[in-house]
Amino acid sequence: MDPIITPPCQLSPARRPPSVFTISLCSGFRFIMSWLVRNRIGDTLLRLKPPASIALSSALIENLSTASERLPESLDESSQSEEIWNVIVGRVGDRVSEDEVFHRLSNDEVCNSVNLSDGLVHKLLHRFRDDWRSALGVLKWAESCKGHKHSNESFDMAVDILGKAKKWDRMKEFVEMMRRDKLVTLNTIAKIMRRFAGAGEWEEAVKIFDSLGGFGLEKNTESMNLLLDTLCKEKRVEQARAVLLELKSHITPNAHTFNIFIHGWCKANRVEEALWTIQEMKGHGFRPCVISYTTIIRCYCQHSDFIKVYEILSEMEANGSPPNSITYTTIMSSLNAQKEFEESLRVATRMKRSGCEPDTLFYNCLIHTLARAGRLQEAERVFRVEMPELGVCINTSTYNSMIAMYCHHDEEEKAVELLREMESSKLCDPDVHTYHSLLRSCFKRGDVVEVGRLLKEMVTRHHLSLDESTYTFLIQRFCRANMCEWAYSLFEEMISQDITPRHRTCLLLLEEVKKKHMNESAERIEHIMKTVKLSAPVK
DNA sequence: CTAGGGTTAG
Repeated sequence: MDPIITPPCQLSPARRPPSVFTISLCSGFRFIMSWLVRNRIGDTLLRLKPPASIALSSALIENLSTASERLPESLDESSQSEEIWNVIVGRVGDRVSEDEVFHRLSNDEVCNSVNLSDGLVHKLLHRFRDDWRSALGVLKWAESCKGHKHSNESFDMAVDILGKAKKWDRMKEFVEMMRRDKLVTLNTIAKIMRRFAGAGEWEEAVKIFDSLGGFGLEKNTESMNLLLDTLCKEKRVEQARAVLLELKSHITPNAHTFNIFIHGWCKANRVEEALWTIQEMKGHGFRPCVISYTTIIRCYCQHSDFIKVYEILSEMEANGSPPNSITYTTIMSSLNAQKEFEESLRVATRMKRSGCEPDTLFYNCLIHTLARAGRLQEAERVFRVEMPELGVCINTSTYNSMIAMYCHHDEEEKAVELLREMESSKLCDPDVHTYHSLLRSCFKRGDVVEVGRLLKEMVTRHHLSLDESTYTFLIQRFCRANMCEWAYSLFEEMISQDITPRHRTCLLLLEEVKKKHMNESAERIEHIMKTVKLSAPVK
């Protein structure tokens, strides 16, 4: 019945088939691919609407990973709660009205036998964060379930989802209902403000602040800072300044206030004003802190003005607001972006000498640096010895850095070994980045079968959904490998999930598809390019 | 309500 959910599979290294592109050219593969294209897997998927996490077509994966084996039962972690999740998400369907969602859920036996926890409601709202109709329908249904009382966070999430969709009237209506029930907190206000400002409606954000009293909330330093921070993060530092001047006589700024402005000026690329704010801060009797200086350092880093960076660093070390792990990590990341790995390592040494306590993000950066500097053994030592000894926890990114390092240096077995270690240690789960590195190295070796196997395990075992960058990457690589049928089916799938492709991706695919005289596909791509607003590459 | 990752090539 449900062709999407297939048991995960794994291949023992001994059974690995010959890794060559020629496999893709077997007539069987050709046949399957043309079938996939004919049947528009994307559209089929849209109708089936599985949870987003398992959206990649099972047919595609199944056929990509022909040489796979079944996993032992113990590794199949499909639990009861997961089944319930699948039922609910399946019942919600696809972008029907709020009331329709409510009715579907209310009339479903399984759904009504569920013991709703706050956690499940949160997960559901998160799942439908881009689909406000379904989100509100789910919320309404949850409310009607006996014994369930919404947490504040659930309400706030709903407000945030409506704001994200720019459904301002619905949002205001919803907030009004919350106001009547005295459910509006500063957290709710934060969501409203950030959504307004994010959509360029910063005047509305200011208005909400003005009306705080009506929600039973106070206009104080805390709520003012929230407004100022919102404006600054949206590059409206001038407006923030105007607001501060107006409020100054009623509300006193604190150290946070000044740091918010330092950040705001830096974001607007106006270091002079940021430095001037440091003086102003002193004038108000606040000592600039690590955060103040680190913000400025980051700004100089972005300008590659390392002379100034080291100047401030020395100043900090001398004048009693010593740099911390964040300060050093900021500098190192910036040097890494410039490929100055050796210099970056000197910063790490300087940090250790200063006695500053390293944290996870620092080590992640250090491992990345060592990897890029080609010092694999040192990276291994940091990962295996130094971090555990100092009790610094290892997270997904730490593993990702190590895995990326092995992949980059063609040590595929070690990379996969670490992936398995992640799975068994249960300390952290792999994410899309983990698979990104692994997939890249498969393409590099020309092992498309392994690509299929990894994709399958990614969606079935770890419930990861392909994001924009993964789709873009896969399409690009399949095109380059002269396998644009696969690229095209992924493209269709991407569209069906409302993920907008980049202009460049469309162009590349179009060119490849034309080369192969896939006229229907070419037309469809051209049509999509005309109708969909294409996103520009991220920087 | 104040500061920090990762992909990108032959």
